[in-house]
Amino acid sequence: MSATYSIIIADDHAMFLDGLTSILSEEKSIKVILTAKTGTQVLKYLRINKDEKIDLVITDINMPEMDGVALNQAIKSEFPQIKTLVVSMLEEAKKIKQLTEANANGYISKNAEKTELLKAITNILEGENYFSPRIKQVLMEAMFSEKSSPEIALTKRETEVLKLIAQEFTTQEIADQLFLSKHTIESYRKNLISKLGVRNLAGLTRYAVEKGLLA
Amino acid sequence: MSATYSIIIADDHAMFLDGLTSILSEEKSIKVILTAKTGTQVLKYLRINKDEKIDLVITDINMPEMDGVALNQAIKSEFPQIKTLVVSMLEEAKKIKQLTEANANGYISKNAEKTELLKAITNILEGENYFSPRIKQVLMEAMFSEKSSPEIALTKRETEVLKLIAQEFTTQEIADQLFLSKHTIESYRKNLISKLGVRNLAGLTRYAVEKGLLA
DNA sequence: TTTTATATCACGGAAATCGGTGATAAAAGA
DNA sequence: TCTTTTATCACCGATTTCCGTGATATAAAA
Repeated sequence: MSATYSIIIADDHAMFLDGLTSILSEEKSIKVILTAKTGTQVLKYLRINKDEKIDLVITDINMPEMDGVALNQAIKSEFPQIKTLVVSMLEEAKKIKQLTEANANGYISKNAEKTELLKAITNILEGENYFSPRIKQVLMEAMFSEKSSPEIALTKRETEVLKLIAQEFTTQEIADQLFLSKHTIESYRKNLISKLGVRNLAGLTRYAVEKGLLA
Repeated sequence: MSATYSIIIADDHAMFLDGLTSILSEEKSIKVILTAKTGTQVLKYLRINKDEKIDLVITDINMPEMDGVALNQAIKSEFPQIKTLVVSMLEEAKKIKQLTEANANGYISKNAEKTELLKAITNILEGENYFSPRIKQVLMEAMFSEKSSPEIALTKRETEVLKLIAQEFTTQEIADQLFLSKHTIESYRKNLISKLGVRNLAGLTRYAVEKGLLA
């Protein structure tokens, strides 16, 4: 790297933010312009300082208000010249896929070493993309196993019923709560079982928990 | 701070480790002696270098091999003069309680600002303990709601059966797998339901998922 | 050693779930 | 407009769960 690059960092964990800033402050060619805890803060800054040349935005995925995926999409549509690097603890195939589709320029894990971080930044600033081997692997696996999980879409009612089922209510109780016939709830239960490819109440409950329907 | 303090940092996320090290390297009075990704590495080092004066161990909770709680217990029993500071993303009351019981000298969140981190370290090195306000609050809440969760202890068999139940196996199938009578499994199922204070299979499954029995 | 906890097995009946196979009306989408 | 999806309701039989009330033997703890 010869020129000086201006970058922005977004992460809702202050200590990580400070740490990352501290690491990058050791690099003479990098100047950290802004650190933010949410995606909206970053966007706000970019919109106000339209004339400032920002080279790279480093962002986490999990953030309040606007997460990393949304931030990426916004940046790429409003400021397509700005590069983005995602640094996250998550290795969920879905998120990674969303980010590649949003044209993020790189993705590394928070498990990555400092050297890999710098390598990723350097590559991206020089115009290449950088996805760590681990992330590439996750993406590959997701591609091949995609057929097995074709994004099951539940209707509002189905979701509502599933939630109650997972909360230990019986069919009759759910019927009473929703002012529906017991038979209707039974139908939903059966549909849910076949739709979600599970065997019984346990499977339904696990699905509900995993999808965060009970939080 | 006047003297120079020697500290060790343990966290399985390399980037956080680097970041923290970088932050602390700015402090002249602090010397980072070792960074490690597991508790066992730290213990190994301490045992080999018994004569070296280590003032503080900063540790995460979630780490492979030996987690922060176990590390704390080990340090406090083998090297009681070494202070410990836990820096974690977790705010689980149970973990925090375990750590206070293990005589950890401080606990702050990874959401904490750099200033709070330094304040915590300073306080601890000067002989005081430091628990962030947020953590204190979580602890308080845990105290008052303690009665509701009096640490249910499951036996090996119960855990085994619960796991299978939550994995959608029927009573008969579990009996076959474990070479037990169907009646035996029914007994376990009933015991589990009353022991865990749930109503049915859904409750059992949720408990299993929340306790991480299925991972 | 006495008590308690654990692991195992048994019966019976009520209640709930599971699986299949329907129907109807309204809403949404093509 | 025609088709598909969604939401609702119904019957039936088999299976499973749920609940109570037991027993026995062994291991652990007091």
